[in-house]
Amino acid sequence: MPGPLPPRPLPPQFYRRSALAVARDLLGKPLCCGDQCHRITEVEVYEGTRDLASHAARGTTPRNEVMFGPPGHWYVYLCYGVHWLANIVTGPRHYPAAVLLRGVGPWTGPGKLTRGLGMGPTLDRAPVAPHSGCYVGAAPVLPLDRIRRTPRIGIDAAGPEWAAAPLRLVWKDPC
DNA sequence: GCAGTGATCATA
DNA sequence: ATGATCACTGCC
Repeated sequence: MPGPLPPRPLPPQFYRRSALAVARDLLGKPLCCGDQCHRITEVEVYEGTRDLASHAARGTTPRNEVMFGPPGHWYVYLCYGVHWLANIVTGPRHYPAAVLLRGVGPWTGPGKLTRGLGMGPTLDRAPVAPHSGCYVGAAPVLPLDRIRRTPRIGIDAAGPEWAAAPLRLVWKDPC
């Protein structure tokens, strides 16, 4: 007896938009890693070189170079020497922007979800596509009134303006 | 409330 | 080569 069909992957052009638009539309969609699929419940926006909380704020480095590349690729880095954090690059090539995954399915917290789904450094720079092992599947866009916006977490050092910007998006009532 | 943890990057 | 800096988590 065959299981349910895996979700159809989002097309690459889905990610070629502002990080805010991509973030909004990622909420509620299934993240599929291996044979597991869970809904995305919480994300954060990192937009351009002006955003002082973004790794891209001081130009390219070996680590963040993928943010300046084409959209629809994974940016996975080690945080505090312990946790792998997973982002999806957005916007046009040469414009550094990304969406950080903060909650997926039963996992609340960017380090917990990568551990739970087995996402690690081998995913860094890979396309967000089934052959990479982790991709996002198609699903209806959530109504705007199901999305709460708050300041981002853990970026107090980035300056008051960017620390206060409501760039964290949470699905209010995942079912 | 805060220590642990280690890659990364700027400075030299 | 060295030291400050973290897009966090779990235990105090």
